[in-house]
Amino acid sequence: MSLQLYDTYTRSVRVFEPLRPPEVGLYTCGPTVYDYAHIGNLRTYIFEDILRRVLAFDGYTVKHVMNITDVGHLLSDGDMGEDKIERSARLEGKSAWEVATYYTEAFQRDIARLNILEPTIWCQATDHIEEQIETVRCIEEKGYTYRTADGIYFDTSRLDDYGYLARIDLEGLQAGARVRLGEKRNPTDFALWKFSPEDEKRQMEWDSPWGVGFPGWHIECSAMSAKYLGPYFDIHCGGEDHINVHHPNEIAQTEACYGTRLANFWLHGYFLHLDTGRMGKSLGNFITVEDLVEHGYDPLAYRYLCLNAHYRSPLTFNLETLDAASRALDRLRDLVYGWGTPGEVDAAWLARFTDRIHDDLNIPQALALVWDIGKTDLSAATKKATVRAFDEVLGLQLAEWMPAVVPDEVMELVAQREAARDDKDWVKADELRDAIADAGYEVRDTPEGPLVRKRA
RNA sequence: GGCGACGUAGCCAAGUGGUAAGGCAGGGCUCUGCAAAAGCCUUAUUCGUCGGUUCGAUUCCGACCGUCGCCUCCA
Repeated sequence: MSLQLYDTYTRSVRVFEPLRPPEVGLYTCGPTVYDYAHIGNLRTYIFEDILRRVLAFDGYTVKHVMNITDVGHLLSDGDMGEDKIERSARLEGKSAWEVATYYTEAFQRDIARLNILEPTIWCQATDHIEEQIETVRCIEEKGYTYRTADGIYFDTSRLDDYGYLARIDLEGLQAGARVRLGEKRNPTDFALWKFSPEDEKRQMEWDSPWGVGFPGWHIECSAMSAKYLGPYFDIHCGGEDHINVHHPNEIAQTEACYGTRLANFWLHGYFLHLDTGRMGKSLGNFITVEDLVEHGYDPLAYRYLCLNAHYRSPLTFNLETLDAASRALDRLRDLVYGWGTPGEVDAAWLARFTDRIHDDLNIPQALALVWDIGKTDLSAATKKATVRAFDEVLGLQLAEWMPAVVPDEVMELVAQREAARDDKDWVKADELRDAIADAGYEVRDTPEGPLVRKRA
């Protein structure tokens, strides 16, 4: 089976063919760096990482571009409200630039801890102001813009198929109570360029043909993806929340300027839910990677948890599921470690694995194969090599994992205990096991002798 | 008000028009000085409820109940 992916644009599973093989252009909407990323955000980046690894597994050269939104994301009320970055700067007593740098670095640290591959190209919105102005100018020249008191807006009524990605029903939207028009001509119109408020000096603002201000949130993706991947490329990803607003707007901009629908495939990752509902930065109920580490969890246990569910299904998070994932990962690592030196990959098992990841990234089933192959009577060397190949996609570092080095003083206790056991001095042997446990290790007696492991 | 998703064992979660992956937890056995770990076995006659289509539905259709998301910044 060749790679098939669910495309939100067509609402169907389609065979993936690169536009310009062997290269695949992949654009993934990145973070807005006004706060730490939470593990819900990171679920989407894990999904995108899996996608990227599958493409690489298939032999494609992936050119992966991720933006860093460091300006222009407003707090509320559509195109009104305070800029999130500037707000954090005010609250934290830092400059907007310092805030952006700080949270960008935190994000990069977090994805590294989850073994998410870095994009080929990082691009920051504030490094591409010129490109964004050019894109707005292009849209303006084609006649899709109008000016209001606070900015340059995109007139979505000029596009016949505006919102096709979301199957937006304009009449339905207008019937809704939550839409506020202001000076906008249509509820779906959005800002391309915002003017700085007259009564305050923004930290982040630039000159433009329309006046001093800053770019609207959506324009950076159209401008930067065109710069690095061209106006029509293979795959564009984001969270499910982007299906309704952000991505239709990106498509509208690119369609107006270049006449393309931006990307051949549109993939969206679904949310992580708490028992009480979604996790949101603005809801204040979020958990970070740092929180997990502080509670003694390996970040990869969270990655394992995410791999257990399909990317297009909501995933429920709570401590019980995290503990289950953590335990499963520990067992798996120990199991794979015990297989020793890798031999030859088993072609039949690799083919089964490939079919599953090709089936719209059915990672839960692919992961189940790791457990299944472990129960076969294939040689340990074959299992090890095959699982190592699987892990190119799973990214759980199964084959790399090594037990923690046991300190000499603990090994000394183990030796003393062995001596006591030889003497059948069970009382002393049990005391020594307690001492080993106090040191943070556990000893397992096997036919081959004692095995020492750091206690979980 | 509009659009959409989901509801599968104690928990997380795959999946299929022909009778339910995997993990965690639980139970049993083996092993063991005792343990721990591990291995083996086991755990849903059943997939929210009620109808319909069908030889047959958890899987398709409809209604209903429930949970949730988006429509406003949002992964």
